[in-house]
Amino acid sequence: MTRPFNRLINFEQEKEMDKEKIDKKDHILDVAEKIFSDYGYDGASTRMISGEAGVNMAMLNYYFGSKEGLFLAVFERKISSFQTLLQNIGADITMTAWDKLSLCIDKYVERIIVNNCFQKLIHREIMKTKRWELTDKLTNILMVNVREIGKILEEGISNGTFSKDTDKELVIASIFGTKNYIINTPHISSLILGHDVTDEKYLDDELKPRIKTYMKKLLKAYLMTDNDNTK
Amino acid sequence: MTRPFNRLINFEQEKEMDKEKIDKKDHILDVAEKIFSDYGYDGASTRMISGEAGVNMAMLNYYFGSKEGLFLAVFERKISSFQTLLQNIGADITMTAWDKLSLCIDKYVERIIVNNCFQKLIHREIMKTKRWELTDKLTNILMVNVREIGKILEEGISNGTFSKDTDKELVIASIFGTKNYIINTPHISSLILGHDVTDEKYLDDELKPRIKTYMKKLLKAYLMTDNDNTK
DNA sequence: TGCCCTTTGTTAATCGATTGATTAAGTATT
DNA sequence: AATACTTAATCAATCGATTAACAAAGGGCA
Repeated sequence: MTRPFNRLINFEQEKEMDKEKIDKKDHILDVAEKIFSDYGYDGASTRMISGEAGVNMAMLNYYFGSKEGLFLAVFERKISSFQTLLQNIGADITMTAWDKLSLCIDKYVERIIVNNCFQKLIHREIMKTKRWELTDKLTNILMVNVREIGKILEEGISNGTFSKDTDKELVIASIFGTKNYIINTPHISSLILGHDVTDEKYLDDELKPRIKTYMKKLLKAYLMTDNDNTK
Repeated sequence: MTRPFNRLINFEQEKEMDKEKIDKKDHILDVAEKIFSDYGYDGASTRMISGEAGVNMAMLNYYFGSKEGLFLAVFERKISSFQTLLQNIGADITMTAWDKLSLCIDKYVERIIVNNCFQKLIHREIMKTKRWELTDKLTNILMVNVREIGKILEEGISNGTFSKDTDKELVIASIFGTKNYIINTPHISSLILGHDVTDEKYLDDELKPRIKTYMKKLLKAYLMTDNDNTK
């Protein structure tokens, strides 16, 4: 009955805890994030998670209240650091719109591939047409980044850096869509690219810089070309 | 014990059946496709499907053997018409590579948005990292289209129509990724576009032509621009 | 036609397994 | 002693699947 939900926001108590316990909770969240992204929310069972984490099943309810609470906790841990990433770039008045966009792509490719299974986790659940309370929460998380890119595009269009007839919304779809396609459907993209995209060495050494270069070329060609001619 | 699996390939028997029975099976598949794409394979229950279809739960096992059999049957129905769509375009020797690509995009945008929930169904299940027997089947379905686009790109690159330093594989990721992003995450894309992307009238009248125009502009700018300069 | 019988279609009831969640009893720490 | 943590056992609910009983529809034969 007395469950320590408050410990998430009770700093004094948190300081008094030994590191082992903190790491244990974090370990559960790590495992949960992995399992959820591999099997989906419905496909993953609490027994699966507790078994993989090496803890008793009741611990999940003790710590997080419920399966849904655990699912939420996985997100809560990430959201904070997620929100401010691109905002600082957008607010920088010393950079041109193109430089901002270029930097956003760099940061985004870096970050998104690090948080690989977290991204899959989000998109898998947000694909559901039937809403539950979490859908809006996930939507809002992703929309922060969307709006940040949108503002940069607007800035570039209004000051003439980018083409006047840019389809801003669909450019956003291409930026996030291209990345999602590579990361979220590894079976497909591995076949396309001829390498295992889940291989970290290949990701860091080859694929990440390749995506960065490609995305910049693609966007530069589209945004900075006068293409109001035919078709 | 005697279940009519053979009836799927027994044409003489099929002809003898009255339309009501055929429509009933088809109706179950329609409902299953919808429910599976809304809730995912694990999130959808056989009771949900049978209830929505207005049939007894045992009918699903009678017709399709199991839940997985029903899931497979949903695909079997679509695969046949799926494979030959783009192949005819690629084989046409009277068209330039760009015209082929342009036509593929038109056809693809048309088709993919018609088979809306079927596409979501595929991608939701193919996102799972853990394989089951169906994963390879789904992968092969999608790779047919991927390879067809790939061949067209190769043709254009080799004959100089497209830029020599085109990143062919990532162009494919952009084509399919952009489309998937809009269709598979309707909550997000509806917010981005300011309209409900599940509204068929908006889709037909505005979004589909808009996507076609955008994709062609984007690809034309990238593929047909000498961009081997800086960065 | 009328009767028997196999096949096909359909239903309600129920199966064992697994789900998320809870309990009661315990240990450990302060 | 009080609080925080951990366990095994068990809960009701739901899962996919199966069963047995029955209805309907011919097919073969007289």
